[in-house]
Amino acid sequence: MSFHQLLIKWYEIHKRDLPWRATQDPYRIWLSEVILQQTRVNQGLPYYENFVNTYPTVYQLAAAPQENVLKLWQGLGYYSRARNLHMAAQQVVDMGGLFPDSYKELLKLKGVGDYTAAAIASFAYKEVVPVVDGNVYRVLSRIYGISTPINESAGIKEFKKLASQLIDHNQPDVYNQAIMEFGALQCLPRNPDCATCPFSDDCIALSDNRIDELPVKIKKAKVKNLHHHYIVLQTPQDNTMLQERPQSGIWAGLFEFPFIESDGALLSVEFRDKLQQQEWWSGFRFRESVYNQDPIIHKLSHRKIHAYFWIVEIDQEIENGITIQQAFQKPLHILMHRFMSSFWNSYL
DNA sequence: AAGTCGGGGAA
DNA sequence: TTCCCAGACTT
Repeated sequence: MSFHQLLIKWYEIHKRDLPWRATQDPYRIWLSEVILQQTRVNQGLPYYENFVNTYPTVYQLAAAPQENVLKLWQGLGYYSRARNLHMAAQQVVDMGGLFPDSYKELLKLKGVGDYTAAAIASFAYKEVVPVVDGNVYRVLSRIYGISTPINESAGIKEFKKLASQLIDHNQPDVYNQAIMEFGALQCLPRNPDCATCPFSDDCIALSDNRIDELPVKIKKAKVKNLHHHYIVLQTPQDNTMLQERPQSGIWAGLFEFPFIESDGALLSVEFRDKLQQQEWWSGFRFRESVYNQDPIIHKLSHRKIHAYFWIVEIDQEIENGITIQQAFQKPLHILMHRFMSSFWNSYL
């Protein structure tokens, strides 16, 4: 049997019942693919349901305020995906609401790169174009014993070429689903189930005992330490203050308390001094107390954030104050959401 | 070609 | 702890 025949045979037996596999609607397929970028199926599933229910068509998504879209995306990470999703919806509406129907045209949508364009083109239109995601790199590198690094241009080209040779021209959609499902369920990153694998007779990594070495990935990222001293403002009427993060960079467009950045922990006197230097600070009388003496560590791919929350009580109301209930309505990153939940659930 | 962008699950 | 997930964008 050929590669794709073995693969699809395995798939028909083991495939999961996933909602985006039950539709041909390019809008829903696109939604699922963007949500699933760098995200596990189980984590993305509830978000997919929420988006489909809240925005059944691309028109409703396009018309929504960005803040609402970010709120729905809250907790999923990589928030530029949400903002690009929103922009792409508006692109589609500008094109008359008709989804691009080819790999080449799909690539023009914001947030749609090589993988996602191939996925939509094959799933919705049966275009013969292979998906190459993390699963595909792993499966092919092992079965074919390829040790070219998958995160350098040479490797990306090599795997894409191989994938385009292996794809089933009669059912590219099923083939693409199958190879990813195979990577997700059988050919796992660690402890793959080689004993029951249909490719165990052909797999070069298995015969060479190199399962644990493939695929090869060059690691580069260095983690940078940041120290955030969040200012939890409290007015006499229990209002507080949030600010929106810039539209680029980490947590773009999300809301959080204003904060002071430093090189490490701060003494109260140092915090008070820096607080009064904030441009928005207008000579309030206040008293402060640090909520957590030891920093709360929040780790991201390239950042390690040491967070301190300082409760700052002032004796007057502020112009841009919001209630605690309103604060919870804003799109928040997980660090904020966790603090607010624990702090205000015990405080209220 | 390298850096940036989250959060969670699994071992 | 470490790795990696249905990657894309910016510089």
